[in-house]
This record gives sequence, structure tokens and C-alpha cells, in this order.
Amino acid sequence: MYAMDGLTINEAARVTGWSARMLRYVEQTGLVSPERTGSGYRIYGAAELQRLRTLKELIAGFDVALSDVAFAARIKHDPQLQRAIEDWLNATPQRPQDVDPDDWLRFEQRKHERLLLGAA
Amino acid sequence: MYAMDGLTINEAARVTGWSARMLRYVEQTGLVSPERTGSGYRIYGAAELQRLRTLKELIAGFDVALSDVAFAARIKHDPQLQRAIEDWLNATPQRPQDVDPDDWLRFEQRKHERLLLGAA
DNA sequence: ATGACCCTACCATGCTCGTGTCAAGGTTTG
DNA sequence: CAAACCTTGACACGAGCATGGTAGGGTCAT
Repeated sequence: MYAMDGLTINEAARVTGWSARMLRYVEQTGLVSPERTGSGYRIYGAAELQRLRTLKELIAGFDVALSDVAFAARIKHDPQLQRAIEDWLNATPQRPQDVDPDDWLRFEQRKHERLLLGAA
Repeated sequence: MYAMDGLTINEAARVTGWSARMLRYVEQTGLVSPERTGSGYRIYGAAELQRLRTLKELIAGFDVALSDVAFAARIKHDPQLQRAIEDWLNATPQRPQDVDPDDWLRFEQRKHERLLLGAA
């Protein structure tokens, strides 16, 4: 195949700071999936490169794991899971000790506002 | 200490289906932290028991890891992290195929130059 | 006061994550 | 064509998660 407007995996590795191995791994997590040429070569376009760089910053800057970001993505694309997690987390006012149990229950039932990762 | 209105760890274990060992572990993740008596005994109240049960359902029902839920909690309590992850995820037009190819290209090309300059 | 319970602190195991490397084989290109 | 690159698949390995177990030592109820 002739000149595609993108970088091949090792070139992308060099410009993004990831290793080629990790680029394949990241693709496997579903976070950054480059196009393929007819013969199967990965082609990283500007968008993917940018995404890889920011992903790297995100992970380093907040000390989160790749799998954490992958999980966030899963939440985002699975409204049921999102809802379930949100509900579980919202039902935790860490100190329910000086609250009347009955009030507590009614209060919890009305909690439905703040979204976790909803806005798209 | 005299009769507290809650269950001790092994009782809670029996009632929730977790092992006592896991109850301590779950506490360590920060997801469910029972009160303590003056002498340090964990006391699980109705709220904690309910939380443990629903947590179990959540984990089993969606095949999610405890650490995933812990991470979601971290996101929820750290607005900066939440914002960063949200932004990164939202910047994913996973298939830029329904975008006009010409616009897409010109846009990407300009970005490309900038990006290559910034790369080390 | 004694048996049943709790606590913390380890050690051990099996599994997953993140990462490198190497092998066998297709593709691109000078 | 041959060198340089790509692909998938595998083995390897340290670090961390999820669990169980045990040991030494307090606490509670009878």
C-alpha cells in the first residue's frame, strides 16, 4: 500500500512516548483504536496521536491505571452500569449516625440528581 | 461495652454473604466503614448491611471489580479527576466517518503540524 | 475465669495488569 | 531481491488485587 496519511506503529510510538507494545495493548483495552490498511497495518492519525498523548498525561497526572480509564469508558457507554454505580455511591452519607433512621430512608429515596459521568 | 444496636463482624459476614476477612478488606478500600466500639470492635448497622448487600449485587451483577467501584468513588469525590476523565472520554469521536471528509482532513492537517512541533 | 469472640499484622496463593522480548511469517520499499 | 518494517501469538515477570489462613493478644458474656 502506498502513502497513507498517518504514522505507523513505531513512528507513533516515538512521537507519543508509548512503546509499540503498549500501543497494541491500549488498542486492546478499546481506548485508542487506529485504522488499519488493507494489509492490516495500524495507521495512527493526528486524532489518535493526540489522544495517546493526553491519555498519557491523564494517567501520569492523576496516577490512575489504564484499566481505570477503560472502566470509566465502560461506565460511560453502559447506562445501566452507570446508573447502578451512581445509585450505590449516592446512598452513602458516610456518617448516618446522628440521623433518625426513618428520615434517613426517605432522604435516600429522593436522591437522584448529580450525575457521575453522564454529560456527553 | 454493652449492647450496641448493630452486628459484629462475623454476624455481619453471615448475614451479608461476605467473609469477615473481606469485610475488613472492603473497609480498607473505603467503600463500607462501620462504626467502632470504644474497644475497637466493628459494629455493622442496618445501613452498612444494606450497603454490603447491594455492593455484592453490583459486583456480581455487572462483573465489576471492587477496585472499580473504589475508583468510581474516587472520581466522585475528586472533581478535578472527574473533569479530566470526562473530557478525555468526550473527546472521542470514535468513528469520524459521518464527518465530512474534507473538513476532517483540513482540520486534522492543521492539528498535525502543531502536534508534530510539540512532540519530543 | 474461661470460652467465644474481636483486633492487627503477617504469609501465602492465584489471578490480572502493564510491560518487554522473541519467534514465525506477511508487506513495503530501496 | 533483501532489508526494514508490520502482524499475531506466546512466554516471562514484577506489582497489585482478592482471598484465605494463622498467630499473638485484647474483650465480652456467662
